Amino acid sequence: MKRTIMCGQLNSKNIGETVVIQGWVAKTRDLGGVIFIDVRDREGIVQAVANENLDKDSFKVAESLAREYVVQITGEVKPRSSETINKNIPTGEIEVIATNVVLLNKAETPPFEIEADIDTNEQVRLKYRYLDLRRPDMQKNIIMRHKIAKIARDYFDENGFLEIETPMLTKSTPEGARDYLVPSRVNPGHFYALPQSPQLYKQLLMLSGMDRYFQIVRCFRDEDLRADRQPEFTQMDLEMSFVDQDDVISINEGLIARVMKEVAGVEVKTPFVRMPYNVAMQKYGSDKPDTRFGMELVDTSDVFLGSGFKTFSDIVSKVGSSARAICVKGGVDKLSRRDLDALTDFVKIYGAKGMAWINVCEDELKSPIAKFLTKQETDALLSKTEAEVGDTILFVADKNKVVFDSLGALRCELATRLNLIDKSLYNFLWVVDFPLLEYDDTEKRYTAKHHPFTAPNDSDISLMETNPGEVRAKAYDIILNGNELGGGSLRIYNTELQEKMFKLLGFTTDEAWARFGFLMEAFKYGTPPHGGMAYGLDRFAMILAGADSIRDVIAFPKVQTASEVMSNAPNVVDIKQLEELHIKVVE
RNA sequence: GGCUCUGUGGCUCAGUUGGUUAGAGUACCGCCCUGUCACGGCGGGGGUCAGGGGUUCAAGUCCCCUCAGAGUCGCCA
Repeated sequence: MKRTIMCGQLNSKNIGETVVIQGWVAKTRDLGGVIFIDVRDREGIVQAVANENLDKDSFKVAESLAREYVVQITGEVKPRSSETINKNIPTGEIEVIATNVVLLNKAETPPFEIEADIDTNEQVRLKYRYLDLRRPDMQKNIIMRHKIAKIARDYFDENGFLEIETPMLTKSTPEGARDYLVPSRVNPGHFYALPQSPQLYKQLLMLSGMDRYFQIVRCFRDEDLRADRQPEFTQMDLEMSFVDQDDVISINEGLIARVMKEVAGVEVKTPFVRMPYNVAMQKYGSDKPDTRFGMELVDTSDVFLGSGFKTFSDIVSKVGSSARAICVKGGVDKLSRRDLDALTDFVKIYGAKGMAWINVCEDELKSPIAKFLTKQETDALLSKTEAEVGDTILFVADKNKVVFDSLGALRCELATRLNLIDKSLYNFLWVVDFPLLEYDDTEKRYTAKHHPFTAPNDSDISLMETNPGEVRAKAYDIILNGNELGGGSLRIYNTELQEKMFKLLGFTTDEAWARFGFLMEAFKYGTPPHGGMAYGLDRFAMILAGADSIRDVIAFPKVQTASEVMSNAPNVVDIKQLEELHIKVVE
């Protein structure tokens, strides 16, 4: 007998039908003469009933059932009497009166309950990930992830994109993240790199005339993990020919609107806000601002400049440094002295030396720094920060990077602590006009903010020679609730400009050609203007699932040491394997 | 590489200023029970207190090291 329907699909429309269900025993309630068996599959749970109607052999089987046994139950779908309807489950109006019960497989008692919302340690869940994935909330996440990918494929297909696979064994390019390397057996001493992204291949596909490309593709970066970073992760990657920034943005807004509607049931308004990078930094201290709450940064440098508060006035007199503030509404009551000390420790994580604060009380300002400031100066601070009685103003003064990093993070930390975030909001926005380059103090050279193939703004090209740090790029990131969902750019499509870019990054012509010669060579053969973008599918799924970690939307994720606790990868391999790969073992 | 947190039956936790035989809930096992859905009743088994070392008359508890996991800074073009 074959399965006729999934457990979770049964409802009152099936009343009177004889059905065959197959699944796992979620729970049994054995009352002696009648046994209730909750049978679970991917779609849900339904109650089967073994009672006097059942033949003796089947009843014996029913009595022997335990959690997670695999069963097949044949029976008639019957309505429950009104007093036994279970409103807690979707199938609660009906039950399957068993006429045959078959045990397909026994099971050990699982190490944790196979149900939603368990608080079992993640380490244990990951060790038995195959059981964790049997839990309804994990199944929901994985199904939702599938839906996002499915919608993307449909959407891209409808809009003329071709899904094209690019190689997994590629050439290592030391710019950017650390590569995962794969030794070549056939070429002793040579290594492939697993792709950090299909960047160069998709650009070459544009040159090939594929016009529009997309791929849902695994990417690899050998860097430390975070709650939202795994060493292997999935990009929804796309590239388009003969487009400008508006074209790329609008096609992606269409995709996002569709995903939000069909997966989250949320109508998002397009077009999304576009915020220049500089504005994002000034107002939010971040290039991925969370705009679900206020507490924007305010520049108070001019007030402190020349003031009696030497610590700050010295700092703000330096170029590239500033004193900025955020105003916490009602902070006087909400933040204790102990909280302020904790927040000071918090900003120190980001390199700040300390944090100054002013409590705006009814008749006076309570603050360790007020005594160094004139009335005129404190009035200016209050008016700039729009502080009112009861508010607390928090200040950090340092190099701009430290000020932005610490206050940007502090703003988010306070929003979480003080519960200021409306969780029902989905605030999408584009951050645009990124700088093309940023200066790396340790390497004493410019590095690409986005990547070396990103095109500079036409009007800024002349600055490349004179003031590289000021050059803006045709790059854009899509931000959702303070998370970088994805990003992209228009690309450089002529060899001379690409060479110029590499030069700025400190490559000699020879070095550039050694690494990226195939690309620059290709560019000579008629490259269309093109650009594209890539999303972190895991992050998108994480946010829509309401999860705190991308591990919750990845079937078999890795832990912080980049290992996999279920299979114990990575592992030590046979010396023979290493020898074949020409890798010498040093004892 | 740095900082912070966590580790006690299968799971989730309690365990006081160091002081009898380390407890609870749940899960598990046995018996009973014909309308339960957190079923119920009676009975039962289960602990290298992450590992190692130290202090002490005495360590789950204090100290040191190691291991494992989480968050985060650096890092992530």
